[in-house]
Amino acid sequence: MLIEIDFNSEEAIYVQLRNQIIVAIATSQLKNGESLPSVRNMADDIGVNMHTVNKAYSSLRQDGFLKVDRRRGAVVSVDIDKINSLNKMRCLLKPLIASGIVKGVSRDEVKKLIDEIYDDME
Amino acid sequence: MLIEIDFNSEEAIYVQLRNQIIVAIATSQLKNGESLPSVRNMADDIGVNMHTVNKAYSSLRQDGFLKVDRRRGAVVSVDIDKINSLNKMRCLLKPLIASGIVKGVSRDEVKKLIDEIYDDME
DNA sequence: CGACTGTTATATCATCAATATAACAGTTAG
DNA sequence: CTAACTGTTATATTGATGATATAACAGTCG
Repeated sequence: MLIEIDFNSEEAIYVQLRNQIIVAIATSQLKNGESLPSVRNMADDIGVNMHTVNKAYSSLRQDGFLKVDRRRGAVVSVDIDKINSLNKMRCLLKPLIASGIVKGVSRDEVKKLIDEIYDDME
Repeated sequence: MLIEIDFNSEEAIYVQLRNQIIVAIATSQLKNGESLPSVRNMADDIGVNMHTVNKAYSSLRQDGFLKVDRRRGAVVSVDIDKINSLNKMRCLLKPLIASGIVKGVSRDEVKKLIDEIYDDME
């Protein structure tokens, strides 16, 4: 698993890590049942503190992307929760689309963007 | 202009204010050339500090949603910048859609969501 | 037993969100 | 002209959060 952290980004490190793991699951680079590197190994790999990795893993567990097995560590295990996921998307999408409307982005252009991102991942 | 701040939200007050103003512009509740309440009045209205409002207004000015006229205060004045807007959307959409894919949300369901949000606003 | 796993507890430091008080330079109505 | 308003800036404080560091604990496994 290749993780790239941008230390100059305004986005928190644990959020970057979290998002990249989600993308890796979405693109099947990480498959259901697969183990992630231990918090200490991952921390060494990307050059951050153990607790920063732990925070990302805990957040992913909380949101139903992985479970923790005493023997195998953090294991990808997705809880499908489409309704909850759609609700979260709606909340985040609303201000994003409002901004797009104001800036002259059409409905079809957004949909085209959606297609591009889906095509990149699936 | 009706502004509703959720003081229990994890979202920063100035971000809530910012987003609600953008939505108001998108839905034509606020029109180009219209003045916003002064930072002090808005602060009194919604029960927050003047600087919190100033931060929201400054951020909106920085991102090309309004300009400041010494005489008329903060005035809605949108800089159309579609390309930049699309790029920002792409960055924010990627992790959002990745999460959706993992949680079983289909491409068409996202597009349906986009339609709903656009219909609500336009 | 020893090396590993996640987890938890502290502590420190920097940054940021929010508040408060205060002042300054324009603008505008009385 | 004065007084009341506008945005803007400066400074300070408080609380929350991100990231780091060191340390320990309990479970697992070769």
